[in-house]
Amino acid sequence: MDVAHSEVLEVGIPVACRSCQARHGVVCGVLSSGQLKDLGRHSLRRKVDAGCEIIAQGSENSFYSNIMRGVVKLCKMMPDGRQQIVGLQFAPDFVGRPFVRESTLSAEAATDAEICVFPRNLLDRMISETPELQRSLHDQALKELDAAREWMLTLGRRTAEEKVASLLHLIATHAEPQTATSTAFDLPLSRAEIADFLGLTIETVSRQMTRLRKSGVIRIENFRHIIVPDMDELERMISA
Amino acid sequence: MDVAHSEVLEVGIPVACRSCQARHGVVCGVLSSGQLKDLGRHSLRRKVDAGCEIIAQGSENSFYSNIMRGVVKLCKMMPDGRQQIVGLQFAPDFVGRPFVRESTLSAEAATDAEICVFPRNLLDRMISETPELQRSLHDQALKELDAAREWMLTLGRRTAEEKVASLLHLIATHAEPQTATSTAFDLPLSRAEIADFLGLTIETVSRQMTRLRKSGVIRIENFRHIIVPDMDELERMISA
DNA sequence: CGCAAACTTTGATCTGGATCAAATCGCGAT
DNA sequence: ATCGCGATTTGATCCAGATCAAAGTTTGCG
Repeated sequence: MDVAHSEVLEVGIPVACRSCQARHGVVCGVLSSGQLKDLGRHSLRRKVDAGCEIIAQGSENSFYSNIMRGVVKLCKMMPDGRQQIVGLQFAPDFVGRPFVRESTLSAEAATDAEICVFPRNLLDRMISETPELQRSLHDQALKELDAAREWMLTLGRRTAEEKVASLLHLIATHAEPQTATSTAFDLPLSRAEIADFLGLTIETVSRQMTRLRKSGVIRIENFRHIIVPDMDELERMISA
Repeated sequence: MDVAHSEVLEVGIPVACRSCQARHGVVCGVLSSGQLKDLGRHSLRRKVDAGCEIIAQGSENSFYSNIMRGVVKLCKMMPDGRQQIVGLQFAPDFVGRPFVRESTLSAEAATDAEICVFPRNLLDRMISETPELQRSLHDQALKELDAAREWMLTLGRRTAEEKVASLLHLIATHAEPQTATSTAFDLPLSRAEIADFLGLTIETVSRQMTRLRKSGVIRIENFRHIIVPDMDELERMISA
């Protein structure tokens, strides 16, 4: 667990990286073993509790992270306190905004999480030296852009019920344990956070959840645990 | 106007490119003169009328374009006809989705426009050969991502009046003719399109526009022409 | 010129989701 | 156990924005 001094194995991969969730992710998956060693030497694993802020909106962007475990939410806050979640990131996503000094959003652990933090300067240098890395990050940015635009459709044009169904579908799609026809997962978000993601209030979220439960589309255990007996049924509710 | 055969000038720049709006844009601004010549040889200027579809949602992504003049809207459509505009692009932006075969959105000229179309294969090859181009497109993607997330906040958390003010601010910010304290511009969008961008109905858009007019924040001439006497006033309405 | 079609505004009414207000649940601390 | 507190659900009411309906306004065309 405590592998601060990174030792080089036969293949030249730091031990801390060997079993890492993000080892084959957007960043580390395309680095040479030398670069990985270099990055490993300057990076720090960190456990963060749910609710812990990783990047503050308006702060200087001085480091980046990889998510090794858990879910991170990206939030935008208005001066009067209104809040909107603008993205969710799952292991092994990369978190950070290259090429810009100040962050326009905050990143906060939605669940207990583990992240691997490394200095901005180092990665920026590697990006400029490694076309593969540039390409990989470009690719993630485009995927996030697609996701953001998909969510714009949800925010602008779907009803409350469709919004909640869309969120459940998003989570189900990005959480792991799945069987052929039935899916179960733990919600990484509280009702308040779901509301902030969907542009609704907690009460409306709660009502729509019980509506979906009563109509048999989902089962709910202990508030956070969701079972989707028939995924197609859930998809039909989204009508897209 | 008709420069199909691209001749090489002393500096090696195709004549068609010399006075092009997009000459120093995201793509062409970072190409070598040899590459520019190559791209010029395989590209085609095209005039498109307002309303003309440039890319169809679900179609294969077989070419890209640069916007030389005019405004292009990016739309998402649901099977039942509900529609959401998920982005506006202005000259000299690049239009297209690298690295993916099928388009998840449609691109349509919002105003009469001129675009420069070139084959996907050629640019994809140049991207892989030219780190500067990769970087430039990565940068545009990240800017679009920031814009999309900003708009998510608008869609999810702002009131109808704030939404309309946000749109006017966005247009004012991206249209050119400005003086120090007063700004005037033509709306590139109809009321129906504004509604599809803001997740509202035409009637609500119209009412909020007259509200802003009556409160003196804007003046409206001929439906499309907007004058903002005091930009700070408009910004205050957005409360961000 | 005059008329049709498309776009925009304005008015009247309705409703989905917000707001206000209690219960109820689950869980950690005493 | 049971107390207390935050999270969630449920209920009653309200209201911003949708929907339904009608008038303008502009533009192009015979």
